Amino acid sequence: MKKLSIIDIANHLNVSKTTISFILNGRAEEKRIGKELVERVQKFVEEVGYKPNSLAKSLRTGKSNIIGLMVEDISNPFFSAIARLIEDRAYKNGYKIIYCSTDNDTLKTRELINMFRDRHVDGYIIAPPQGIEDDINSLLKDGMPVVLFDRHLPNVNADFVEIDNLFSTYNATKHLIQQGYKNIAFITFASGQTQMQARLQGYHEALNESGYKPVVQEIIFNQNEDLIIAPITNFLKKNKKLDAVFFGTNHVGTCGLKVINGLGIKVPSDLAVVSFDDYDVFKLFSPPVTAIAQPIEAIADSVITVLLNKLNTSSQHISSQSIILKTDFNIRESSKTATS
Amino acid sequence: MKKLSIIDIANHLNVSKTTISFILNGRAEEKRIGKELVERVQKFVEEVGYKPNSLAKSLRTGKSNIIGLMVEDISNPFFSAIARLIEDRAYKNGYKIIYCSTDNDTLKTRELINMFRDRHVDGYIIAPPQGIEDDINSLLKDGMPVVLFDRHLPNVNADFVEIDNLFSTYNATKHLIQQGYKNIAFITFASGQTQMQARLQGYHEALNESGYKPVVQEIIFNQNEDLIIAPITNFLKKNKKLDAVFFGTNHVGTCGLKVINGLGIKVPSDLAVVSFDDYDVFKLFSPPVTAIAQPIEAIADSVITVLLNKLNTSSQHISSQSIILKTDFNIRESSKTATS
DNA sequence: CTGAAAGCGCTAACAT
DNA sequence: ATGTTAGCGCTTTCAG
Repeated sequence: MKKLSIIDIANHLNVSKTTISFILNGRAEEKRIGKELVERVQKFVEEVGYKPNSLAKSLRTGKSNIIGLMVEDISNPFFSAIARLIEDRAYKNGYKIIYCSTDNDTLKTRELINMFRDRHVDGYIIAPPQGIEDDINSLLKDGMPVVLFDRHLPNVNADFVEIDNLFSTYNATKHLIQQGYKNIAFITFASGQTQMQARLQGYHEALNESGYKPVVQEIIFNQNEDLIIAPITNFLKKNKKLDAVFFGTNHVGTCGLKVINGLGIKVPSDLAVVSFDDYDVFKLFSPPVTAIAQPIEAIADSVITVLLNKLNTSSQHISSQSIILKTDFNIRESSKTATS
Repeated sequence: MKKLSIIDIANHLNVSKTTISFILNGRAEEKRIGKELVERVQKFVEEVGYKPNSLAKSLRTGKSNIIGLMVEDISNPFFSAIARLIEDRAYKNGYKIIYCSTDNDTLKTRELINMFRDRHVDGYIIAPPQGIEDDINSLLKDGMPVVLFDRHLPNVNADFVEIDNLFSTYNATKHLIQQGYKNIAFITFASGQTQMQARLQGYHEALNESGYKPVVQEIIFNQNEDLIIAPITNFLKKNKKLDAVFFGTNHVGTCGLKVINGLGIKVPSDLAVVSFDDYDVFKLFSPPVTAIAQPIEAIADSVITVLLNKLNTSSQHISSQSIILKTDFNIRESSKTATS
């Protein structure tokens, strides 16, 4: 049973392949093709399980029905959860997903974008690393639908969906202050990305209002967890007068908890804890960790809606939209008042 | 700057496109094409950034350089971790990954396989649901490279890589028994998949040896966590005389811990805990949870190695290989002796 | 209403 | 050593 092509079925039915093509693409009415012929063709196609070769179709039409998804790291629960939701929606709309992890590496990302481009993906969903501005702009210039998420690029006029990072950390820091904590550290990955900068700024603003001194520890990102745990350990050992710590991402937060356990620090009596992102680890830690929960579903939904929208309307609306979503602040035991 | 094709560059250089094609595909030597010409072409190609249209190439050659990856759920840390590692290796070898989550849904998986097939993926990596045997066999019959992982299909003669599930649970159950626990429950997803059956069997065998009575609770899988938590809660409430519980997967384990926290059960004094899979949640729980760690890297490595091997050698070795990997058993506080 | 034919960009026999 | 040419399977003018 070799794969049969449109011409095989055309021959079988003594019709031209053009007609078959029209029928299969739902243009029978438009082309005024006889009802009975249409039915006969559809029945036969069904019967032999003929599927058009999508490669040939793509080559001809220039459309691939593939969406390129570039996340920072698919094994990070934030990104894998989003990927999952995007995947569902995309498949439901007839799109497949090709994905890759950028590791926030500009060169790698550039190569990957070229690969995607080469593969004629119809649209791009990207959590962009810095330095990739020109490549994105070039995509945009060529009319490719692009949606950025989790962060944006200051000099790129692409649609993006983000959360309100600044307010989220501002608010959470305020909470710590209200609980009576005065020496609040912020531990995060060293990054100039918009979302990380905004988080840092929210922390600073809240502290400024109260006149407390900020203590920031930036960690160099590394796949190897030991290289994240080590600097956090050093930091906590050296700053004994801290009474609270704010972790800037789920990854830092998880590593931070390991350090806290390793050092035998009591939470919240020795040290209060708050973390960005909210996953099982934080909920199940003892005591449960106060965390900022990103609205995963809403993010994924917005991203795919915006993209599908651009995909379906070839309208070249110059205006680009940015969607900013709210987070939930889940207060738990780890940040209970210091003075009780 | 419109995309230029091989013919554009052929014209520009006053050479035939065949020659260009040969040069670009590294067959210059073989075809005895002049060194200087080769260099001239390469320089020009580099200069204008020409990239062959891989769609056309695929249509012509029948190869897409895409690997289809089907996991159960990309947002499950086990699968996302594996996906990440496979992705890296694949990209390094010039392959891209198209992925999807099957949800263990046979119909969905069937559609997905057809999609992949339609897209002419070069190879398949699949964590197969039950009922998909015929589809896989059909793939195999058509000479498609297929590697199964995490589980296998009894009536399918495909390569697969798995872990030693039976021994892993046998061993862990033995450990509980040695620690003095006598009423050990096994909570797992209801599933006839080979890996789940093997895990269950390992548990039973260990119990049999000691003459203890097995208590098994099977949960219907559901994306909605509440529907997993509820039956576990009921089960634990109704079986007060249990002194240990064994969770059959990371997902069940995580939900189980939530139940344990919710019910205020003390671990291990009220109830000892062991779980399959080993992630941060288990390490950071108080007390840390004894867990069976799957060798993620080794699994991913084996899978991709086997697949790349099949991809590169068109040899139709009938013999299929099955790789069984060992797990690590990480004993922690949650299963400390009952009689101390 | 239907069919012939021209490509989409590339590869690889088959000339030359 | 290099060029000619025939497709891969499909869509889509343009003629009947």
